[in-house]
Amino acid sequence: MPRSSTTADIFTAIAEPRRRQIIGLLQDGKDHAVNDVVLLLRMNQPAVSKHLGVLRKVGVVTVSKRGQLRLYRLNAKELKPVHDWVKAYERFWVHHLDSIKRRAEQKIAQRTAKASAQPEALHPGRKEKP
Amino acid sequence: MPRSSTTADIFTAIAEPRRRQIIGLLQDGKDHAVNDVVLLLRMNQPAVSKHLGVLRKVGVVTVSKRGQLRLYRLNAKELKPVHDWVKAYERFWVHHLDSIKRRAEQKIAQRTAKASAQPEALHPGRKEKP
DNA sequence: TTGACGTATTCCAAAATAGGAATATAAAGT
DNA sequence: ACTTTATATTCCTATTTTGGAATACGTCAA
Repeated sequence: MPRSSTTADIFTAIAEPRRRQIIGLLQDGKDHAVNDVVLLLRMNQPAVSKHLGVLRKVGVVTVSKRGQLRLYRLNAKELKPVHDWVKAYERFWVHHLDSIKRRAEQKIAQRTAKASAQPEALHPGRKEKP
Repeated sequence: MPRSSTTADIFTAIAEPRRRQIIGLLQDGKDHAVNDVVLLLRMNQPAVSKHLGVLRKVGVVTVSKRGQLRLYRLNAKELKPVHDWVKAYERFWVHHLDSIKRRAEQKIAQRTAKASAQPEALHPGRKEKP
């Protein structure tokens, strides 16, 4: 089998760098005609139309007609599944400053309070089932 | 041309549902032998090896050898670019309660202050070169 | 050594992609 | 009616992708 039908999935839709570029262009939340994208991203028009078609199919952009123009607008909430998915891994690189600060303050407080007490938080062993 | 060489890009790597499944399996941060994945996800072994190969190429998993086993471990910080990218759109669905309340209060304040201002945002015409 | 086990790789086929060029559609201007 | 402008679609092709089957590789155990 080939790659699972990509046009129906937001993850595959944003896998294309140029589509991410287009999405980035629509960040302002305003309407943009196809030609705006063509000029700003220096892509040729059919390519832009096709990419916008993919983005429209997955719902991450919407279209409205004004005369001969097709005005595309970002529907960013369709990106939420991606955000939700990747958020589950945030903890692997985000070191919560609060916690660090809190622990630092704790240490300082301990040190100043009884300036000779044994530091009991210096062996950060895994406290699995305490 | 087909999709630009995908195997070198984290966005394309996670475009595959099964690869996201595998990543999800490695969320615990522990080592997992290939066969673990095979059994837990009910995929056949070559498929798992291939997907793990892709994930390894983009660096989102690392391998270590123990005997005949290949132990794979998540290297989640490689997902940070995805998080950073999609985070820019968070504001479209996260309604910070503070801000909403603040703006609502502002509006109410304005309305009560001069209760007859004309709404100037109701004709969203293209303001090209105003 | 032989065999069992765990994993990677190769070969194949089916499906899908993105780009380019050309063309079609459609609305607006003259 | 004709032309220009804006956009979508079609046709074509090179390339990629995934799954499946078979096979190769590497390691451990008799």
